[in-house]
Amino acid sequence: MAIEKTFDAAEAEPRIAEMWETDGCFQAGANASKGADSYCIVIPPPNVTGSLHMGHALNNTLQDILIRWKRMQGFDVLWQPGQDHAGIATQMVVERKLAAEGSESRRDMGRAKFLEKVWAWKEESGDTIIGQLKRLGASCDWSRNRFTMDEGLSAAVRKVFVQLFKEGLIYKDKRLVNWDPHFETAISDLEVELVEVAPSKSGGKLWRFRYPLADGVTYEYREALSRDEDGNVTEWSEPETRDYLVVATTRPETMLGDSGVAVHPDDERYKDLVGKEVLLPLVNRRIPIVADDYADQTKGTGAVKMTPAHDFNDFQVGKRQNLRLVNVMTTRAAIWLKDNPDFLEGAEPEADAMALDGLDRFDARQKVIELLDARGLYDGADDNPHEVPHGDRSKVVIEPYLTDQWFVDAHTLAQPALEAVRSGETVFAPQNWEKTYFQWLDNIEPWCVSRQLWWGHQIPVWYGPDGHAFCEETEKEAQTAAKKHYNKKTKVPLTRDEDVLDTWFSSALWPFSTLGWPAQTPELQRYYKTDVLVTGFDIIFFWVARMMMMGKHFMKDAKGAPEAPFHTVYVHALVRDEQGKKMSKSLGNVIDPLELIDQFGADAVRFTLTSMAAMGRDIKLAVSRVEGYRNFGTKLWNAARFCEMNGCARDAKFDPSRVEQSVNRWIVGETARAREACDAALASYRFNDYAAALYNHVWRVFCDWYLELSKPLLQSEEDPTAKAETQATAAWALDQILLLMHPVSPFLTEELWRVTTGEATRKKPLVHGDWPTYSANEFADEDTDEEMQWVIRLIEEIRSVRSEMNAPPSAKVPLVLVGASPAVEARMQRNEAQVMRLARLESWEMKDAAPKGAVAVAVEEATACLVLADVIDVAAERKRLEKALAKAQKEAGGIEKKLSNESFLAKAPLEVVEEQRERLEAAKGDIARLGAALERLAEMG
RNA sequence: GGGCGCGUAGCUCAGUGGGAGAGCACUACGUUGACAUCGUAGGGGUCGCUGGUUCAAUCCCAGCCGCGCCCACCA
Repeated sequence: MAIEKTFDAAEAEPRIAEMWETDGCFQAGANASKGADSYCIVIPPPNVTGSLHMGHALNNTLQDILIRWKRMQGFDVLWQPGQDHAGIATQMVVERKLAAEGSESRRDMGRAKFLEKVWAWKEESGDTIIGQLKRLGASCDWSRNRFTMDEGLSAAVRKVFVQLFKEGLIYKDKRLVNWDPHFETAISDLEVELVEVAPSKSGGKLWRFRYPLADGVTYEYREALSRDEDGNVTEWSEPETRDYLVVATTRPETMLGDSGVAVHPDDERYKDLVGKEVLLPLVNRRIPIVADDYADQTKGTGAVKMTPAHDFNDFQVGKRQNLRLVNVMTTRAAIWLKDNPDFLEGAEPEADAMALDGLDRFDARQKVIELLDARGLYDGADDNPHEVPHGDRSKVVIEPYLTDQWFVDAHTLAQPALEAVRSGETVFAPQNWEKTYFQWLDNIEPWCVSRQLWWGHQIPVWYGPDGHAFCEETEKEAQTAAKKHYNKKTKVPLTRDEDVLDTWFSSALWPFSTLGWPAQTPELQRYYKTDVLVTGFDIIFFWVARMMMMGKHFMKDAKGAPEAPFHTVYVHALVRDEQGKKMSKSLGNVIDPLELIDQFGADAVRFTLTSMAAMGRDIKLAVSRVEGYRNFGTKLWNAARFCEMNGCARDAKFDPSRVEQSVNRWIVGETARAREACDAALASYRFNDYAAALYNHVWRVFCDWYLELSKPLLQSEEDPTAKAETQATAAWALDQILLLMHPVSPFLTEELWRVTTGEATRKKPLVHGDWPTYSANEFADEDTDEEMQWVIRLIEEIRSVRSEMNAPPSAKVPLVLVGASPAVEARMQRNEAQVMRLARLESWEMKDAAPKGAVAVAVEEATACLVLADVIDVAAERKRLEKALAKAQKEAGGIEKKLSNESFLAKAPLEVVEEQRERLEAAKGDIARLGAALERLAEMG
């Protein structure tokens, strides 16, 4: 079968993908050797309605490399795929879609109908990402695909929730949470991102207000003008009689919910005011002045207004100081005063204040400043740029908000998860991420897992008429529990908790829920604990840490000890644009991996990402790199064509350890070295080293040298034995390349595997090829390596000289070797056809002296003299020789200096000293030969 | 404020206690029917700065300068 002129990725990739799939090549255990160990990776589940971006492309390429590598090695491999329901993100997308279609809103249609719409959207778009992963070549066991809202995984969620509830590790609590006023739901700390706010009319400032003291109280106010090193005041300002306190705030509108003012107990300025009260402006509520360490004398005015219902710190202070919680906002962060009992109690709000009701918080902020200003209570403002929390999805300012929510006792669950990494049960690669992991888990806060959304796992809690919570996996069980609790025989009216769980709650169970848990399936027995998790560092907290917590809590090893979900967590970088910026739609710098695949083929995209996946560094992706690696694929393709044209057919009986020709012996050794390099790189997750080893071996070694050197053997009939051996060796070496390269470039290599069958047929597709195990110890030999290095060096030197002396490439020139030992002469004889062809020689001979008019180049112990033309450019040749001489002299000088240093000789390891001596000798030889050549040149005049 | 990381060729990045590397870009030249998605040759770096450890530092340590990211109470 003749190989096509070029590889048509667009045609071949879908065809090959289909072949793999219909033949079940990716199924768990496919190609497993007898009694093989398992090797399992669970995919980081992409959003079910999402589409493939560069991060996915990188993440899944790396996983696929490991999976294909292990599968070829004969492991019992499972790459478990699946998708995530992505609560907020998906609900957001569907709501947006409804709005765009002009259909009724989520609230108008109600929960059941809305969920129908989401499921419909999931059915419609859910396979998109799977198709895209397949285009990338991801060899997941697609027959085992899972979705976080599948019945099985939902059962796992319910079981985990109920068990944690019964263990007291999940509880309901009324406290401040991060509230997203856009989605009207609580979110976790992790879903909050801080955004710098520059000073403007509406934010980024510190406003000061005067709060009048109640009951006509006055005090002598003075300010610290200077302090000593310990912070003690050394100079006070003149005292001033005041009947008010000045408070500073970045959020004026929250003053409506103030229930106290805090000062530091040691603050001289306000000492006498503690226990007194101020009359809250506009609201006319009496609120206490309390002493609390939280107040910082050096910040603001030292007196800080307390709004325990709208500020996390104030909440804490309020608890300590018994301050009231006055919530003054709706779930959409509008001011809420009318019919607000907490607000109205103990207050006599002015009409102007009540007029704020219903205003958006930022409009209210302006209004409050104006109203206070009109009353002479505005005391100015300073610029105060600071970071404000925003919702990572909604991008609106997050409100600390007082609600009932469900929390997971993350602190308790974190301890075994920490221990798992501390003990080495699970290791991170690169290891420095362990520190990040420890730091977060060591300081972990309760995890708010309830969401006021509709798309997700509804919380398995039912409430009785008196509000008692029954947490059971089914309503039936809840009913049973309720009957028992209320001691009733008849049906108890129960209402289910409306909320759903944080998406990451179900993701946290992923490594075992996908394997069938809570059922004790064979897959769970076989593949848990999984081998490696491949993920980006941006979800170490969101996902990795939580999987560790849940895995350690729910899973047990054979001895009954808690078992972590992974042996290794490999953390890769983020893919950024060429300038190093995060790819984002708003910046317009997104590179679509599918477009790259269309343009260059999946293998080129995969190879590019792999070659750039050095540990601990972000990937700045340039399209030119992809093009370069597409060319690399083409190069290999053409090399295969060359082999085919020269009758390099596979020979099943070929024994690489028995070849005789130098070039063949050499490539066999080089191949073994490449195999070792690939394995070493992959075993240590050094993906870029793997790619570099392949690139170098295929292009620089196999194509540039081996194929070139083999041409005289292949294209001559002089020595049929040597020719046959070379044909077999080339075919073997190419096969090895296909095997070694398959994990990163599966399509191209599978296609070449198919079309280079030769006379023997392939027993299996390449995806199930047998990964080689030979070593350089077996195949490489020192003499051959030295010989080929010499040959290559000689050819390079001659080419270099020719080029520098402007010898026309078409001209064949005679070579004279001077000063060569018999061993070197034998080398030359063994490789004369190769040297003559690649160096474009007309003839070669040994002589004792250099011929007149020849240019000389030192090649180890010999001098290669090229008789270039009748007349050579003496000046140019002198320049060239002098340059080479200077280089050699510089090197010799450096080494001599080192070798004359006695401490070097005394303290450096012997082999280092020996190496330096050898290098000096070589340099001295070069100097002598180049010097001689210069002398001859001088004789010529 | 705490933590992590990065500064090596024009660009993007590997790398190592003892001879500075790759890809791309650039320059010159194109001979041999695998390949112009190519070949051959070439130019280009005081490895951020300053000290220290060492026989030896681009590499280890400290400090500094510059840049990035993560975490952390919005007075």
